[in-house]
Amino acid sequence: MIHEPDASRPRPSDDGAPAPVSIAARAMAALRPDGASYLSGLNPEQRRAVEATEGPVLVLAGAGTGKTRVLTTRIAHLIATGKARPYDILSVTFTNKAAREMKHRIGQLIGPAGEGMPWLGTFHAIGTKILRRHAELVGLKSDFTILGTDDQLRLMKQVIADQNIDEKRWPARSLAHTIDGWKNRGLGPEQVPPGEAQAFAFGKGGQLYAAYQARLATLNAVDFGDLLLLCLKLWRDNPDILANYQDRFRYILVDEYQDTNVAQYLWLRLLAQARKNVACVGDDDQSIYGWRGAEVDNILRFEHDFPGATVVRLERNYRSTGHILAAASGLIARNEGRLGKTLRTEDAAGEPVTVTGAWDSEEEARQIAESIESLQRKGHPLSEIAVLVRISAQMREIEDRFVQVGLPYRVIGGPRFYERAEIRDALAYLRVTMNGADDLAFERIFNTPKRGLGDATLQTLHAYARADRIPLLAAARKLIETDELKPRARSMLRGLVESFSRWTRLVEAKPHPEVAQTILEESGYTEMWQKDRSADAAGRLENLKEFVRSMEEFPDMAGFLEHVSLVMEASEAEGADRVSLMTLHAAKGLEFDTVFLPGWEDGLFPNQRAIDESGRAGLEEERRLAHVGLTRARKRAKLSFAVNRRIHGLWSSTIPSRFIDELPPHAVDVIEAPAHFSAGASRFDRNPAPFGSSYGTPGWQRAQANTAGGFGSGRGGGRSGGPREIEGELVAKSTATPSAFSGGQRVFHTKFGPGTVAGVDGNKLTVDFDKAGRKMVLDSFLQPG
DNA sequence: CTATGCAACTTTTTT
DNA sequence: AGTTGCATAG
Repeated sequence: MIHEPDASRPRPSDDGAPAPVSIAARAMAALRPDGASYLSGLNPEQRRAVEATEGPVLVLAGAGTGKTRVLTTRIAHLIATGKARPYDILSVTFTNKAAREMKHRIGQLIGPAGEGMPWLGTFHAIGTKILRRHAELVGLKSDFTILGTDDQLRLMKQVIADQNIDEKRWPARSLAHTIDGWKNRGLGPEQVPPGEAQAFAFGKGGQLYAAYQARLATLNAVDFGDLLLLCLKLWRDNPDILANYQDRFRYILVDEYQDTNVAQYLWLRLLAQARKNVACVGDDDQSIYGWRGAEVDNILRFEHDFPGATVVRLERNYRSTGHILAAASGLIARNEGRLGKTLRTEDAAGEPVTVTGAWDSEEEARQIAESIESLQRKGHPLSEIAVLVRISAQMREIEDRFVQVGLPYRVIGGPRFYERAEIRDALAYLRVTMNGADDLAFERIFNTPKRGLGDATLQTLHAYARADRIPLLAAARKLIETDELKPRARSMLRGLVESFSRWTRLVEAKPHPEVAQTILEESGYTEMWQKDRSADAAGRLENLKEFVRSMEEFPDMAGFLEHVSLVMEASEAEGADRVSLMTLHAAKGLEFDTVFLPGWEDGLFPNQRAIDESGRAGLEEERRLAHVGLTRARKRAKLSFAVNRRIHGLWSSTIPSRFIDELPPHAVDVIEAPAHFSAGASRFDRNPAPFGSSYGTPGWQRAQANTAGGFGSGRGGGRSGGPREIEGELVAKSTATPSAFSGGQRVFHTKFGPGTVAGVDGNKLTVDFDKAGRKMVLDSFLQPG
């Protein structure tokens, strides 16, 4: 989990450049600054980006143009030429994964010399490091705790309750969001514009923010946002310290610059101000995190902020075929407000991007599964196939289908390991053991597993703690000596308090994984899950095992806890050949031979909510998301849409995504799936407007001309012979056999329920459903009712 | 204090 | 639809 990414995982390799040379050659290169071999594999633009070491540099690196390679080579170059030693370079990324990948690749380039780069890491990891050194100056102790989202929320609830605000009208979640927003913009409680501070609960927003920060300080804790915000405060209040860091970081490199928020931007600008040796690498066309505070403006404004900046465009793509690139470029060209890049490749055009329609999302899932099986039969490894969805809700149906036909798959993303309840609980036990003053952790496991301690006991505890200004655990210790509690609660609480004392002593005596194991067993926590009959209990126990095992990689318990909140990740089963299933957001930075992109329907993708909330900016971000999706594919990109989809449990008709119409026709093949809406009366005839524009595209006309195509519906891939036969059979069936139903007849549809047949056209019926309204359905989905 | 049932809520996700 | 949080009854 905390070690290297496993080899089976799709490699986030961002470049298609030549393979690394031998170790010896690399070592030699590190010794010879001139004509260094690490430079020889670069194309001219890449080389320019690497060699422009002095002054501000902006590298606009399109998808698949060797972004990471430029970054790592640049670091190697700085070190090899003697311009900087590893610890002179500040190199920031957004994710731990990216940081790890960079470390790994620098190691490959220059050997162990690069391994000791102390200032390579995420914004938050580096922020933490800096804050621990100067904690007192921002009102903390250097062993401050970093709160995760759920602790943050619990604290927020307390703050809201303290102010006598109805938490139902003003949910903690929403306050957390508001405060996060301020922090993302680099605003401390005093800096929030007065107008905005009125935002929450009758103008109490600013007040609540201040109260929340005060609570954090009392707990000697920070949240993620503080890791950056407090650095800013530190530097602003202590110019000498800022000057020290400005001097220390001779060269600054930033990955994924398009994802920086205002706080990160200010953070960087403060550091870069003196030397101005700052190189930012990013792609405005891949900015997809605007909704969580990322400012595309940061990248668009770079030349303005750093006058005289060198701008290098990397446009030579080493990943995708011509057609895929053409589709992606054509699409993204519709966006305004971009710096403008045109990806090009020297590779062949390859297969056109395909667009397939399906009757409903279930059929879409079936088509994808069949298509994958067909690729599999041709020897295509499953690990090189990905299905990228817009929202995670789309995954369920696809998973269902995969399970049915026995396609091995894995979901990437989802709840992070350290966010899982059982891990948070286990961590809470350890936190209290190590630090009896960690009230949030104590409160979390106070009655987990159930030990008959409820709200009443907790309130009494809180009262005690507040009166004496002591932590909850200490308050509990006093409380059990009084007779304020009922005997039952008192003895349970005594048991818990004594356990913690025992466990704390154990830490000195035994290796930390063993201590953790003991705590989980003696507390009854393991037992709680063993008794649990629910489906995921086994998985949770498994996670707990993994949790204990992972501790071995740290020198001691304290070291483990220190890093865990920032760095912990889910462990993946290794080695297996599986299809990857994930959201488009999770796919950034990955690449696959074949990429399926289902759900290209207006409302879903582009997502209606994104448009409602952010208007044209929202639409453009959706378009960038589409661009990211397409550019994940090396050889094949397969788009699809469904004409009917269940949204929030209700079936609704959908229309193909406007993005489909925006694709350049010459790069796209439209594959008309089964005969549902190809011939005769279809719902499009009655309602042609939404889809109308597509009729004009050559691809669509081609599709109409040959009702041929892809992947039949029906069978779970049992039939051999490939798509064509299945499809032929289907077409024959659908045109030849007259329908067994007639007008007025009562029927039952598996999805729409009971209804009355209103019209018949071959095997296609118009049915007035009792609940779902008038729909056009295939008779094969109907039973006489 | 716990178990049960009902209501509300559903974009995307890192640290 | 499906979960998840909350209120009520036990």
